[in-house]
Amino acid sequence: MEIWVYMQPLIVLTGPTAAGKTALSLRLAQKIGGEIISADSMQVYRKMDIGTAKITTAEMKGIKHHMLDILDPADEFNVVIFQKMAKECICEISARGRIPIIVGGTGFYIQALLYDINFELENNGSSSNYRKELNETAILNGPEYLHDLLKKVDEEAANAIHPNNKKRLIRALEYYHQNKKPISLHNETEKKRQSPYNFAYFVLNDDREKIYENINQRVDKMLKDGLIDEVMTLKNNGFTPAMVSMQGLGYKEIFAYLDGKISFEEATTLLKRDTRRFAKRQLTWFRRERDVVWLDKGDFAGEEAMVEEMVRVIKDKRIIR
RNA sequence: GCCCAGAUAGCUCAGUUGGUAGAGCAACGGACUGAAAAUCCGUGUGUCGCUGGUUCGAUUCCGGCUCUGGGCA
Repeated sequence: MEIWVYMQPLIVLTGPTAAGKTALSLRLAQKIGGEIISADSMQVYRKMDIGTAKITTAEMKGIKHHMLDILDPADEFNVVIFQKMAKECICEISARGRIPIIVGGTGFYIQALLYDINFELENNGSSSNYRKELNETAILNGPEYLHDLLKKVDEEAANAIHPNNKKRLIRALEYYHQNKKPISLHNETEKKRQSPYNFAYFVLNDDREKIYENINQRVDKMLKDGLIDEVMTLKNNGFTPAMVSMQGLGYKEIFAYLDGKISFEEATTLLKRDTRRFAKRQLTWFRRERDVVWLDKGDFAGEEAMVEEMVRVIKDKRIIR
């Protein structure tokens, strides 16, 4: 006797920045009747188009896109919000009989969604005060102090987090503060989760040199297309470098230039370098993810061949017929 | 043609009174579970231009050659 557990189909297409995800995703969506859910921590913001390399409505070719332009640059956004909203998109798309395709470069978001990681929202109090407090004590006493604090309540997490990593120390302490149990325990159980989806996880990759070349060219194009004006407008509208949205690549560097902290040349060099490093970090993340199907551009004659391979894998996994 | 300077990491250069070498930038590897385009950690990746000589031993000293700057004709 066969037991059938229905699992919602889900396709993931990711890869380092500037590898060509957007173009490929359109073809795939066309081929399998899909809709695209963006998994990108910056493209959710309105008025941030050039610097995030956001797809334009014309380029969408009628394919429905979700999770783009849904927030104001002053709004808060994080994995948990992403996870919740993206889940709703999946349900909605599936209900319409279409295939949800997650496309974007934010690996952490993809993981949270794909494995339905539980971030323990039961005790969700306003934690910003506690965070602020920790931030201030860190400034006063140095990050070592936070590390010692964490050691007292969660030695395992303290061992895993470097004393200099203030952000993660604060989160670990905050977690303990909210849930009265160590985050290390929580992480361990969440790590073992199985995905509730019937999924295929594709990582588009290319020679490192080519990716870097694309990045350099893309940055030059962004500048030509008016990145400076875009950031200037944001600045004039009262958005500040302290906002999460303004810490995105392209925004933080140009902001520094507009504030007279660095020269234009320095800004472009930094932006290119930071973007290259970002691509490298993305690859590090994807390398350790389980169940990924790597698509190396060099192994295919062209985009059409890649789409064919993706469809083959998708059918093979019985995600679609 | 002659004279001078240089040739060392991917780049710019430092250095070794002879015991196979660093520094900045770039690069590479890794971590990550409510900021993730964020945050943090780790790593020199090199026939010291080529070729002879002296020497126990040469990237270092000497000769020749090649190349690159600059100068003189």
